[in-house]
Amino acid sequence: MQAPWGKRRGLEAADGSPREYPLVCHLCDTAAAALVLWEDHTAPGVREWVANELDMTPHEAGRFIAYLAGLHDIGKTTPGFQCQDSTDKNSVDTIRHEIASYLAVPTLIEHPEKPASFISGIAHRIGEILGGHHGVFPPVDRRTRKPLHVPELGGPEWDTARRTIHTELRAHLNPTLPTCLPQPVAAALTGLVIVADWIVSDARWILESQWDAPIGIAARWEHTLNATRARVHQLGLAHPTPGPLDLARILGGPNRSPNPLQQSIIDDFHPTGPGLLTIATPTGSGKTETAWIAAHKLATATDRYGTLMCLPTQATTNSMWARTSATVDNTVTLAHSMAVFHSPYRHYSTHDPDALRWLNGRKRPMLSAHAVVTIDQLLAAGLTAKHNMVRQWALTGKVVIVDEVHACDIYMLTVLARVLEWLGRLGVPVVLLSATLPGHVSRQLTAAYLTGAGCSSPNPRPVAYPGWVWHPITGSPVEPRNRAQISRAHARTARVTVTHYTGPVEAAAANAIQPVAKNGGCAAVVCSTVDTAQRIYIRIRDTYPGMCVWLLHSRFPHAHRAEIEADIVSMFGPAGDRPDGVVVATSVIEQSLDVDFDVMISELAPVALLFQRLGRVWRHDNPRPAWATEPTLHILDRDGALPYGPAAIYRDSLRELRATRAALAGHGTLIRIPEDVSTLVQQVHNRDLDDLNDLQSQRERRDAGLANIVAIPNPHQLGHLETMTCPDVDDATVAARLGMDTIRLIPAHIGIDGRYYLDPKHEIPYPQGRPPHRFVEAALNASITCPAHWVRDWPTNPDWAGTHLADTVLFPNTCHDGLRLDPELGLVKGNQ
DNA sequence: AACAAAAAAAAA
Ligand SMILES: [Fe+3]
Ligand SMILES: [Fe+3]
Repeated sequence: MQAPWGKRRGLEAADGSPREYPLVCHLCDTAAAALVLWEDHTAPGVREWVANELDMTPHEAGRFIAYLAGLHDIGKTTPGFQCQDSTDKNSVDTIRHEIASYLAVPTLIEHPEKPASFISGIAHRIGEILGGHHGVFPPVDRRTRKPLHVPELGGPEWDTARRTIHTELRAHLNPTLPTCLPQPVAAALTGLVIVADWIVSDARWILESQWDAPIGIAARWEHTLNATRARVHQLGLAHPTPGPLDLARILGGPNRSPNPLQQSIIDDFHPTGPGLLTIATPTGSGKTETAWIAAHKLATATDRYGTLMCLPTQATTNSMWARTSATVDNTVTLAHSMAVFHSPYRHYSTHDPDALRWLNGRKRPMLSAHAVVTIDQLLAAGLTAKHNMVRQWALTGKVVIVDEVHACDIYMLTVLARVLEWLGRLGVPVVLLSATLPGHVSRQLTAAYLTGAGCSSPNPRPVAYPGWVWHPITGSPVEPRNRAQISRAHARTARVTVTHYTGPVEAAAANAIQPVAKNGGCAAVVCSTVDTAQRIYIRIRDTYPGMCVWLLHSRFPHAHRAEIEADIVSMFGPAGDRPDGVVVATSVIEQSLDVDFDVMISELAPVALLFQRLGRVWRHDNPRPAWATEPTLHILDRDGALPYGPAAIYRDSLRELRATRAALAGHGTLIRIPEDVSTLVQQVHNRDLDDLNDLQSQRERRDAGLANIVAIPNPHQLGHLETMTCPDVDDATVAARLGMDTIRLIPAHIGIDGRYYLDPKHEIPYPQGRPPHRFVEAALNASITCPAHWVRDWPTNPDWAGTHLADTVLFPNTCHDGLRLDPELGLVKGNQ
């Protein structure tokens, strides 16, 4: 039989005629790449951890992993694959080649263990790893006959051909087969094999580096090892070498001294291995720097020197990326769906184009030792989505930092808890950052990590606010000795009052900002719904004609919203000129804007959110108008039934909404920060999920249940690897977040020539065919996001499939079907 | 009187 071929795509000769790259060459390349990844990409702590799990030395483990990778495409040695374009195509049975690898390998490798059946034992698990090399684990083959007799694998001559390759590989690598191979380790190693395969499947690299190398494994090994090592380093995949903690750089200057929180991490936090550190602190307390200091200690303690920073929004992720890349010498990737449109990152990517072009590919950014990502990227590792094992592998060599944990809803928390179980199991240290965290959430996440790490009866200690708690995987929790000092650093008092209004909320809001209208100063009015914000804005604008009023919500064109936010920060941010006026906004205001108002008016909301908002009152050290004697938040509420807007928005948290009312009434208007914040948040939000059976609890259990359906199994309850990935479910249905779907509207102004234009002046025409990057960027900047069910059956542009404009709809003349884009109000529904 | 904000769905 002729030597089987392995690759053809992209390898055609200059005249276009097909050329074949021998299978044994591709397998040798992959084996070498895996060995290089093991040596240079894998964190030393991970090498040791894997070796322990496999009960081998790290050196043996590396050989074994190279051997695994060297077998991944052995299933291409089948009649169906090798003869796929011959004339008698229909006479041979075909089978996907990764399935063929899964079926053939367990027998091929001659593992000394004698399992009861094909599907039990280490050999089968090794088969599953190889069968999973396209990102989905193979369905377990429960047929009773011997796999050797599966007709798709071909007759004895095919078996011989596979044995020939296997013998050559084994003779060269001389691998030791493991006697234990736990499922979570197998899943992570599958990720490593996949990355090796990706690296050596680049057609240009094959042609430039490998095409003329000798065919035999032994003969080409040295060359290939050197070539793949160069490639791994070129792609930015080398693991960083540890360095000393550069405190001055982290704190932003040699003269900066750490604050009490940071000092307590320096003094009292001494990890000796993996564990979970939970830090609960107000924003603006230097928690990022605190996390970096802690991460450095954790990296040293676990010999894993990568970092992964996860945040809830693209905007905060972008700014965290800027800070991180300025603080870290190594490459830092940015990962979210719109990262390619973040121009500082595009520019940064041109500094090291070889590495970043590769790392910025789909599912790859987290493979960089340092990455800043939306939390969705992390959660995707815990969903039964294709290639989740690549993400799991990417997590192993890092300290994982999750910021703003308090922003997660029940669904996300459930997935996060599952990811934490896995991180515990994989020995990955984790830092959670949060504002006040309800006790039951803190306990749930800690218990998840500890049980994942193998603690049978964890006794988690909830984090005190402000402060931190460290749960090592063995031993008892550790807290800072100087918590009083940390607390004192944030001490202040504030006033939270409740105004009961009758009649329209616009009137109540207009009334509440009277001092600003009369005597100057600045106020923010935070509304529950966009519609309310628009109405209140109009009312205030018309009631006080001389006063400045700004409107901010999420239903402006993307670039317009960015402009408004920039304006507001330039006025009320750290170095703002603080003009007199009122900002009317929705909850966008509490997202990431570092702004400071003299007073704030807010519709009713759960108390944790109210405190987020209160954080924007008297935030910086600014002069105040005479009428503003203390930081104050006025809450607008009705007597009796909950007001319409808040009841609609927080319909799944009505219990917290009512509890907030009661708690504020019981507490009185004086708030001592931080202790009252902690007390009230716990009073309103802390509970156990199962102790009630009202509608809200049922919904919460439903959401948690939905999360458990799309999440991967608990690492300790994992049977066959097939349950890790759902072959029939596409990535869109396995989502990291639940909730109303949103959609982007792209302005489509119709010109006299009948063509579409992005802008009302008809200067930017829609391009023919596939849109260039510049147009896509302009269209996204002009796009307006709204609930998807508002625009059922709106026109779409088929030319945009496969670009970032896929799944958008056209907004004819920005006035269509009851929706209208108002230059002042943003997207308006109905006839306002 | 029908609803904030937030993210995301292509590899060898
Ligand atoms: Fe393959
Ligand atoms: Fe391959």
